[in-house]
Amino acid sequence: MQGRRSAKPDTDAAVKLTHDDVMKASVRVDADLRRRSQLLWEDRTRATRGPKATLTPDDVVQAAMEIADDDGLSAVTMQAVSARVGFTTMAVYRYFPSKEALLDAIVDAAQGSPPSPKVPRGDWRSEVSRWAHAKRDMLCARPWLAELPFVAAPHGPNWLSWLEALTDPFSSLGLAPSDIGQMISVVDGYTRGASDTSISLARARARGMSQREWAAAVGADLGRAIGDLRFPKFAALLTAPSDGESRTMKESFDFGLQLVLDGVASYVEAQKRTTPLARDGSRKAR
Amino acid sequence: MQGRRSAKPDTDAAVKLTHDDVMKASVRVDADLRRRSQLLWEDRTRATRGPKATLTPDDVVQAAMEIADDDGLSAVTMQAVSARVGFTTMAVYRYFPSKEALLDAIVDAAQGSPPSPKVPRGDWRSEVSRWAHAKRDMLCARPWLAELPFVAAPHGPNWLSWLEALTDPFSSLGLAPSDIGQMISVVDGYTRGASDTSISLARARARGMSQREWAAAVGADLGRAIGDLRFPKFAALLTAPSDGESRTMKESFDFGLQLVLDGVASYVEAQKRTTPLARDGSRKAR
DNA sequence: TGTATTAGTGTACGACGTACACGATACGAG
DNA sequence: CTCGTATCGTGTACGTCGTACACTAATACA
Repeated sequence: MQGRRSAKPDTDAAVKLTHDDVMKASVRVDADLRRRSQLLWEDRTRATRGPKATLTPDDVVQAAMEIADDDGLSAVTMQAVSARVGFTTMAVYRYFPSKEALLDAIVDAAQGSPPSPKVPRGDWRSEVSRWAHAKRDMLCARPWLAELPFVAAPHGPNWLSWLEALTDPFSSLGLAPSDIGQMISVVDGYTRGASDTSISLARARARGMSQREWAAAVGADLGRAIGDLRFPKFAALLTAPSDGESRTMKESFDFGLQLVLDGVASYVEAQKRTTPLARDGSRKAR
Repeated sequence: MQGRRSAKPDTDAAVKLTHDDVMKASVRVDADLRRRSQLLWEDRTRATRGPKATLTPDDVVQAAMEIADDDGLSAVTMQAVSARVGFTTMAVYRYFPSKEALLDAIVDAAQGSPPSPKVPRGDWRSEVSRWAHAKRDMLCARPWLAELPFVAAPHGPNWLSWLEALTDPFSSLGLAPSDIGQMISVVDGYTRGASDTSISLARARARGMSQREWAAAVGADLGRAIGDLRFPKFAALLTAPSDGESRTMKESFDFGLQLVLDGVASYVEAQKRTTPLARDGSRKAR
């Protein structure tokens, strides 16, 4: 039935990539990746010699994002981008050496900035909630982002900004560094994964489908479980009488988020108890 | 800096898509989507009239998956697939009306079957853990799956099988149907989201990169935070002295999973306490 | 025995990414 | 001031991709 091929061993040996490894990172990075990454960070200082460029790389990125917002990611072609900025196709290559590099830049730019912390800094839990909701909103606002394997793309400044904003509320709880990394990946993991259905809806919306139509399409697929002997439990779920309780997608996301944060909180509390001199202890959340 | 465009309202009105909506789903589904979905489910009964087909649709899907496994998703072209099965390019169109439809089939096939429950059925928590790890393994074994927006694709039988397998351990805990749906989406959301870095590694691996090289590339990007005033907390994380504690990626995934399940468990317990006779739907969300 | 239907082929076309050569432009060294 | 040189944008061209369409050969039913 399904492929029995390959199944890469996935040895899953200890990948630390924390601390030490990061420091010696500059050694052996693939030249192409390094170049792509550089394009996201380097200063883009104006050239000295030839004619002055009429555009900035940002203008190009901007145009490309507008196209993606309007007509989806597949509409982002080099020809469309160049037409939008008013030049020949090949002109774009003066700003980005390849479409891939342009997409890297788009991915980073599209993420925008994370929410800045509230003026009277809330407790860690409410700050993390704000972060998660903001990230979900960002992903839904640009559903085409999900069509790019953007965890794999080079990480630009905006990407790091989001990480920084999530690190912040965890950094004064007295957790070990590796535990902070854990908390970050739990929250970020849930946030990205649990946003997917909303993103799917947002994408359908962007293609002109109404919310009702989308629900009908998804429902039609899920509904195939009903009456199919292979999916008894799930079918039972679908056919169960609706119990007044029905959440919007946002509420549903938040519900799950609070469960996750319950788990996080109990770990944080346990750590505090284990390491009583928590440097900055303080209020207990929730 | 970044786009201020569009920002689709994301009204987020109550999307139920549970129960009632699913039932009346057959009404208004986009013709194209319906066709694509049908191709995943219909019986593919042999035709009566013309010459007999030398292949089955499954053969084609198989060939395409092998190509993806070997050389990545971008190597899956209609020409490559047809060459692999030994026919002209256009012959593939006798089995799938478009590349998109073929990809739908690939996405479903690639997911394979979920793990069957242990012979002496474990408690819900260990069953759910098994499910999550299996799903992560599946995603890592075929990292190119993540390059397709596969939440958006039509849902085929394998997709439903995974859902069924996750529904099962939750279905005898006395939870309200809508709550079961919640638990499913929490666990599945975390699982998919938290698998992303491992998937990224797996993809790099498939492209011939060593684990060390991948870590170096990622580390090089993250390392830019060090010394950059915009990312103080995150940089502190990176430069913190390594505290013996270092987890493999699998361990790290499991650590987060257990936190999530702690949250889930506490909700389940609370519900049990609220509704001692575990039959009936209950309320009390959040 | 036709006759309608289907499997695979061959050709062709438009869209796409991008290599390459060219002329126009503008700064800096003589 | 002038000329060399690095750069910006253009024009053209090529290879690859998805797929429409017309054709042939094979098959089963009327």
